[in-house]
Amino acid sequence: MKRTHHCGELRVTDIGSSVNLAGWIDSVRDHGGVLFVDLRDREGITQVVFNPNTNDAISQIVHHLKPESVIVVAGEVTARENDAVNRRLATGEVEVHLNSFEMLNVSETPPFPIDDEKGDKVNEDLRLTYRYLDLRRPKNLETLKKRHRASKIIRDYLDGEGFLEIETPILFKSTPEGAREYLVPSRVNPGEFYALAQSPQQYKQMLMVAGVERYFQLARCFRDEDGRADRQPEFTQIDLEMSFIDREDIYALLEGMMKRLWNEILDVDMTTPFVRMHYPDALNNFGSDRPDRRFGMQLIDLNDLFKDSEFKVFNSVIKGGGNVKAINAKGLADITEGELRYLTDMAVSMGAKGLAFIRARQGGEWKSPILKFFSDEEKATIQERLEVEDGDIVFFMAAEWERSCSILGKVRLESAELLKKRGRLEIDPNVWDFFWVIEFPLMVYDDEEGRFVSAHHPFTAPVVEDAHLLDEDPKKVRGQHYDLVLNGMELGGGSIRIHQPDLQQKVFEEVLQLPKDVIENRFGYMVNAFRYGAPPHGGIALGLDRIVGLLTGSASIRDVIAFPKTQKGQCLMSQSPGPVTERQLRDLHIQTIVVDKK
RNA sequence: GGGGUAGUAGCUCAGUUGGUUAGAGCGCCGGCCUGUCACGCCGGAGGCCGCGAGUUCGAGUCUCGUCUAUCCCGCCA
Repeated sequence: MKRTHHCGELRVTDIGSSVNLAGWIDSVRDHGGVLFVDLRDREGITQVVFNPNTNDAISQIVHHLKPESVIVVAGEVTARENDAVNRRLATGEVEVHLNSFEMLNVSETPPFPIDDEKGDKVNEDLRLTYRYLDLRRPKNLETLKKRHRASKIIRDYLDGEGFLEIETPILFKSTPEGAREYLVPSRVNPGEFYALAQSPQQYKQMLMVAGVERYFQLARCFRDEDGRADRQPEFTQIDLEMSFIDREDIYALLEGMMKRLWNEILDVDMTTPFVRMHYPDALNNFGSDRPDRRFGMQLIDLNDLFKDSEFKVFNSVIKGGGNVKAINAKGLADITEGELRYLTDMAVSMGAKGLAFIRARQGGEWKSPILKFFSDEEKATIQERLEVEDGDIVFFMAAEWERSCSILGKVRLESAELLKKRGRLEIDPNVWDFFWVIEFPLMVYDDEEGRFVSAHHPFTAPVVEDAHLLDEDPKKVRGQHYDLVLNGMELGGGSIRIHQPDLQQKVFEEVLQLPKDVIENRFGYMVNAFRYGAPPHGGIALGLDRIVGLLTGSASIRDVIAFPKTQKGQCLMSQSPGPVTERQLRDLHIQTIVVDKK
């Protein structure tokens, strides 16, 4: 008995026809003489009416139907009486009166409710252990469908723009400059290892040298770093690269892609081009390279005010080349001791000496341990610049510029969370604040390494007019790098690449000060390739999981990945990773040592 | 590597100041019921209170450790 329709399909126009439906028993309502089964498949639910008394064979089992069992039914589409119509169901004006049915598979009682509302509350580790049941919930199947649609829109869009979809190797070699990698031992090359690709970066640049001109891939990437709500050990990037272009071409291409995605999936019409924000401004005003601009509370500079202040903690930092900034967490004066301690601990863990604050109580009274150090003029200026009103709390941060910004930026985000919890800050879920962050420094000085390291990666081209500074003052060189940010989340980033072999060699050798043999070993083939007519090129990589997460309103990208891993990188369903046999290890020339934690 | 939160019935949770036999709703099992769609009614079963120590006459409750999940910092060229 094959299905003729799916469970979301039947309408009043089908009344009178004989149909077969197949699916899972969503629920059973047994009234003794009549029995209703909601039959569910991936497209929807249809009510099937059983009359146990009409058939002895059916009546035997019909009172013991187990939810989630798989059945196929044959019956007739019938109109529902007026008061029996279910408006909440797409098929709610009709029902199928059963003629016969076949039990295809009896289900055990599931370990948790297969139900959108109740299922949402179930512990995630249990749902991940039984992910095949969790995915049955309509909401999760809908997410998978949306992800499919997003991928298809992206493919169609890039195809229309002349891109070729090309697969690059996942088994690559180790490039220890970047993220920690998953290593794969080579059986036929004893003692040597592949690394799973963190990104197709080097291969896609080689495709440009090869003359592909426009490449893209929905690329699986692997990073052995600790998890977060928006990070998984394996994830998917929309990876693309183009030849003979500049930054503006990338902006326009990506703006078109985002516009189409948001339009076709959410029916939202977005304005392009997106705003471009300079990295120093992002950090200075929001304390982040991916600011959430959907609420205020910007960072305010107070250097001029405190440079000659009585308050030594502030003026000494300024005299030492540092920076004093503040934010006004509007309406958060009733912060609890516990919350304040949490903010302070967080600031300290990020390198702050402490977290100074002033509470503005009702009636214009200010409370703060540091208030006694401030002159009346200083208080007045603070009040004016930070627009302090009763019920506000102002946080101060004195540290070296970058640090003071980023710590206060984190305090800003946490304060926003506390305000949301109190119902005093609401962010419109329909706001989509896309923008580019540009003008990043090409490299930053790494105190631990004692040398410059690439801010993003060593293939990023310097801004043309800054190139001469590479020798004199590398930290002043801006890179032709760009990040796409949406609602405080980094969707992805890219750059115009270096395509001149000499410049690339110079960056490796003189600026990053990598040893010659390391350069030769890791990047020799790239520099060499650039000697054979490498076109100017650039590209970008975007997190597909994050994009789908935003399109579906998911709290974590785990929700938009069919089989995600836990924070420790495990798949609870298949129990991976797991041990291997001695024989396998021998074949791979691997010995393991279990180190006792103590 | 560090900080926070959580772990009690299959699921979601309650459990007071440490005190008798650890509760509820849903689910499950049995029975009744011909128009439900969170069906209804009657009855029943179901507990290593994450695990291990400790304090105590007595621990779900207090202390320490540990495991798991999660959020964050570090990390993520």
